[in-house]
Amino acid sequence: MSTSKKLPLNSILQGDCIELMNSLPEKSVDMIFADPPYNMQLSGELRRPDDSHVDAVDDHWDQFESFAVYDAFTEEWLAAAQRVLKDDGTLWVIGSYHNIFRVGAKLQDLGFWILNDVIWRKTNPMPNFRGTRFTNAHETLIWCSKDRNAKGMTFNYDALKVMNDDIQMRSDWLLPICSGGERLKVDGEKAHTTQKPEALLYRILTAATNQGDVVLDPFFGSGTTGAVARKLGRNYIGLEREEKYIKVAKERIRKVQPLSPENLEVTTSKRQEPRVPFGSVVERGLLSAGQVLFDSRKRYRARVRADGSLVASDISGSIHKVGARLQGASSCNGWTFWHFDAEGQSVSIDVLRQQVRAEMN
Amino acid sequence: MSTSKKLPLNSILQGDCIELMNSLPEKSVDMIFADPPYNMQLSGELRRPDDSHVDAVDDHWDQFESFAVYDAFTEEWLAAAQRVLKDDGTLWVIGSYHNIFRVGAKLQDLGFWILNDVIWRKTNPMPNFRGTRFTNAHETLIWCSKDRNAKGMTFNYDALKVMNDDIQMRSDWLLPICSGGERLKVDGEKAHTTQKPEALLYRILTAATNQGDVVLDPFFGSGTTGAVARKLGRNYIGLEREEKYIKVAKERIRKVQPLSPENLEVTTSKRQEPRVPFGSVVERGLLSAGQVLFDSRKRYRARVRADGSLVASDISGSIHKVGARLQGASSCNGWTFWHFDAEGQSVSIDVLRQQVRAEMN
DNA sequence: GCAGCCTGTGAATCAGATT
DNA sequence: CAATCTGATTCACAGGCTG
Repeated sequence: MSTSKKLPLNSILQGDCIELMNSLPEKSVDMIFADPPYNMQLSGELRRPDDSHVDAVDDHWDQFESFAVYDAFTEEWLAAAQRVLKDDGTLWVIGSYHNIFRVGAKLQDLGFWILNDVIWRKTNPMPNFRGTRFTNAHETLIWCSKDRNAKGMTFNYDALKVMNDDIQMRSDWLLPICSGGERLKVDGEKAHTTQKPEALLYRILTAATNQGDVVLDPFFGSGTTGAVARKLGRNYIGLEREEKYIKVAKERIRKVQPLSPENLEVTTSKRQEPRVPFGSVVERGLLSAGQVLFDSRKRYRARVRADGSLVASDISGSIHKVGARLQGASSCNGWTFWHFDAEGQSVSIDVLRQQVRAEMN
Repeated sequence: MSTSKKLPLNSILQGDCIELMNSLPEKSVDMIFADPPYNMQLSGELRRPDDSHVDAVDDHWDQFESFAVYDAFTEEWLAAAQRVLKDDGTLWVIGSYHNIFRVGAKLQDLGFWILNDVIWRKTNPMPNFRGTRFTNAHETLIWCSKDRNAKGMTFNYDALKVMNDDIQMRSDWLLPICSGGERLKVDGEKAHTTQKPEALLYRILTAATNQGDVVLDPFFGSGTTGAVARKLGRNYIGLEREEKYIKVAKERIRKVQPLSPENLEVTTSKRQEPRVPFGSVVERGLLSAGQVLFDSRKRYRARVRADGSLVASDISGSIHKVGARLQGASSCNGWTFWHFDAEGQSVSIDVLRQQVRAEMN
């Protein structure tokens, strides 16, 4: 092994990531963040209800002939990543259901040892326009060590805990997608179809690296990993095939102002009061389908159905909608409007919401 | 194929789930919920799929072999599940990072088509005591159809939207783990180590099945699937190897009070309402040939012809086609687009459709 | 200046029946 | 079986414009 070879710190190498990784000295990087192509298999075009066109990810780099071809590619880059990783280093991979199961299985096969899977919950995902699925509101990250017996991996437990208002950081992270001013544009068009938000990399690098560590990103794209690494005082190595992305990334990273070491303290995340849908009150059995609700003056009555909708004569819908329709109002807060009978007492359904909220904390 | 064979509805069959599934008629169940074992690598020790312990000294049973055996087991039960599933049926599988990537890859290999992956976020997960990882606060579900070209799968989109206060249901679900009174005990000890909460199955069955559907659970355990199926008016078939779990499950399900059919009615989609051709509106004299229609902002006009087609300058065709062509849109819902004049009021032609539908009942 | 309205958009495996 | 036709369908933000 030639660890004497100098690492190309804080630069972007152009070319095939597998060849490039194999040209780097083995056991030389502290962490790898990889955002490989997802191999989405889209068929037709998709339009929003207003007939506008959805700009899908149809880049040539996301096209693979078959699962077999994708798997072979995955195995190659993972093996190269394993070689270049220090024994106490870790690998992060992000993906969606299109590819993440294949990537996860393959990295287990190669001997990587999964430490956590982490869910990035998007605050503002693209909705499902045709009403045929659940909103695809998350992506999955896998965090793993080089092998089962690896020791000494960096995990800044306390920094993460502080970041999370002194509560142990969970495996589900709520973060917005990359939009607004952060989204890089070239001639008014997005510079990269799948630019990741800096907040995501901020949390990953804070959790799993230390100042001065070397972070390798084999699918560098628009350079989010490099930008955040520079900001946080980590060294990056970016690998990228496409000239146009490298150009964008270089300019982007150049503009980043590194934080001074004493300012590398973390910002606290805002915690939002969780919204409680009425359906979850029914789902959890706090009220059951068939039960009758009424308003405080008992002028209106409605029956609860299994899906959390209410029925009153020929009207059905959510607690809010039915409350509004019965009163002839344009809106209604169903939580305070509706009551149920508890041993002869009329009780607002809002107490059930508080009960659910209590369970959520 | 012997579809004449009677299904053992609402019962638990004891034995190996693969053999039992293969003994059932093919294409006979509407939905499968599977919570397969993932006991092979917990706490760092290796276990076979039958839960027997591997002594690392005499058994040259390495990690690779462990995965290979688990994969073979996974492939077998998934293939059996695919056979017994109706063409428009769906499969749900739940797992953690220990097994879900292997299961997901294998089901893709078998041709299942993923519709969503869904994250069960736990309100009250077990904290990570050693502080070396993120709190493992979620499990992953995969929802898939039998193959890529499957059609007609049940998804009660509107019911789930109501359940979620009129906002489309997302792929991340926040639900408590099974505890308290719901947790089954035998002699003061947990009856089953991985008993799933009823709220989870409630949401799954509400989303992906209809009343009277047949739900198969090949890893029945303490019978959560059966209990919720009975409550929601679905038929269940449970497969389970262990006598002790069957006993617990039977007693549990016996106590469940099924909801009455009227409370099980759920918010339905407009797509399920009978189709009314525009021609029949004209035919019945609700509109007459020669009448003029216009859009809500009165930018476009068209004339009704005797056959129910519209004419606008040089364009003619259905209400949808003419609406689309006039706007330069790729499609248009003519029912909501066009209006007619009723005593000075602009009225949507959709009210005429509703009138026809009412007459049809 | 500000509140309110309108427009644009994001890693998407996004229909089903009839001819 | 393929092409055609009917007609159902969106949430959270950011940014710009209007009154």
